[in-house]
Amino acid sequence: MNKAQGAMSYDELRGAIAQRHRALSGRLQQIAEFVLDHPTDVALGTVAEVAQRSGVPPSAIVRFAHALGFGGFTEMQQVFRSRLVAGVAPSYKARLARMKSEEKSVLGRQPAAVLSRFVAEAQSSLVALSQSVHARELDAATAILAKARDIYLLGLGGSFPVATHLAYVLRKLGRRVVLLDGTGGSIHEQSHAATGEDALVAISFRNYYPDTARLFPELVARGVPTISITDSLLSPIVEGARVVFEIQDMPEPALRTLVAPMCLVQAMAIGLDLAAD
Amino acid sequence: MNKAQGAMSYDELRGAIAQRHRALSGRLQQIAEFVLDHPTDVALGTVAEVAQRSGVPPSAIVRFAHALGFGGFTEMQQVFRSRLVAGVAPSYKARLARMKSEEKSVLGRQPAAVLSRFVAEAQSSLVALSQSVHARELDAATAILAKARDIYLLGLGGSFPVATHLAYVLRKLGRRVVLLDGTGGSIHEQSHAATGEDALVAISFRNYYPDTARLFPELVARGVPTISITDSLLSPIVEGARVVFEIQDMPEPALRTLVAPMCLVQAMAIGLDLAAD
DNA sequence: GTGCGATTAGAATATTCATTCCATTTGTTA
DNA sequence: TAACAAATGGAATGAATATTCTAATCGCAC
Repeated sequence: MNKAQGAMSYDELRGAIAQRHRALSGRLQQIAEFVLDHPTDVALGTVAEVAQRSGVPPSAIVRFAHALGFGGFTEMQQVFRSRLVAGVAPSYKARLARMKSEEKSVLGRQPAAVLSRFVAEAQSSLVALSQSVHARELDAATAILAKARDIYLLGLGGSFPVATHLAYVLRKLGRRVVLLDGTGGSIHEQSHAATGEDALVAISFRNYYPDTARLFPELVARGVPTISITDSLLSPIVEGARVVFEIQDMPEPALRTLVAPMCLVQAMAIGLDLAAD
Repeated sequence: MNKAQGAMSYDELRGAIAQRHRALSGRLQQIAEFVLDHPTDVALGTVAEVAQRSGVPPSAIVRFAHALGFGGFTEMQQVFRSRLVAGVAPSYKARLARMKSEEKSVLGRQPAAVLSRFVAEAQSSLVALSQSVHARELDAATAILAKARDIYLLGLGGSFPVATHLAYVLRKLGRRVVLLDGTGGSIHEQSHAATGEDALVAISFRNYYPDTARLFPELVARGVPTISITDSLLSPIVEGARVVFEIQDMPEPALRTLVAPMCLVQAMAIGLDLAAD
């Protein structure tokens, strides 16, 4: 048995659970994972409720509390409740303090200030995204993808993360995807099999990656229906595209968070899946 | 008796109490004042406790709940508890409610609605990110990266886009980066040269990619200073890490937008660059 | 002051709850 | 394979809880 856990903060409890996790038995590990993921449920629920939601018998919950050094579930629950209580009142205070420290950060150079700057920027880019994308374009895009045999993804350089993410999601949804990444040589060869039966999603922002600009018109000329995600109507992947999503105000390459295009491709993929039923 | 108060928000309840205050009897007015002043006590206490603290008999508390149209104290307490839940996770409740209401409706299946849903979710994940990441962790992370000769990036499966993005930004800033992608065979070989002079950034979310879970402890054991970005303290890349960024409430793999981790790695990279001057 | 309706307090009750206990299963060592 | 220890699930138990009921009290009109 462990030492008594008299008064413990929620964060301390989290640490203690994480530390002992591997030493716990199977059932108890399962409970540990649940309570870390659903602290609110533990704070407000009864033993029976927590047990049901985590898929274990009630007695296991009590044993878990014992294993952590508590006298019982009720005692452990107090710690989870303290988190809720702390969340209401001092949040204002904490938020204000955080704001102040950020303002004071002389140059805005401290990592924390940098983060909040990117968060703020990402927020506004999301707002811009939802305003600039219209239902008609999304419908057209999902229609193209729905008819495609294979979906080719072209996004190199700074856009590569967006392409890989779209590839991942589409594959999870059971679509056939060819990610043009140039591994092992030419992306020309990777895209050689693309036809009008397939579809292409091209993603490119300034400065437009040369290979993208070169390959895109080839595929378009071969009759592959194309969806483009870019930051300007003058970009090299606009001409010939069936659908163009223009995401404006993309910061310079090293500073862009890719938040907006990530969201957009996600919505395209899920929208495609939901519409397919 | 008053009309039934089915589902009521805390603010609505406050308004209702204030409005009826003068129409209530003496004892009930006393209780009304107490509950408005001590909503947390009502949310977490028992009837007996609330009764004692407000200086009335328990039955009066129940009568008060009845007078407000609730079936009993327990029912009224739910409203006070909702306030606590809302306080700790500002957007969580709204997100769930929204998801549920939209999921069934025909509108929710249209691509445009899907997009706005993801945008909303991304927004809330950004708020959660800026609240959960502390300056101390960011400082420690940038310090590790600043001292590193080579920076190794480990992020496979669904986390791969995050790793590629971080690789891109760091390289733009002139850092030496090794992206462990397993191309052409074993990632073991790719990471073979890593030593204590280098650094590792590991990114992994549920379900944790097996190769990540396997490689991570090896690198840690070899003394490579490590920064982990994950969604639970129980994830396989937590133990042994110098710095852990925990990003909570990550949706299931196919639905996550990766917005929060993308922002975080961006801030790490830029913060590193600014601090290096 | 008297009578009547509304209000109240406290005891009684029925329910819900956390906890404990034990038989069974699971995993391990010999 | 056998024997043992650890862990587990579910029923039993006793405590705690919300609610109801009833007798007493209060406020008020007459």
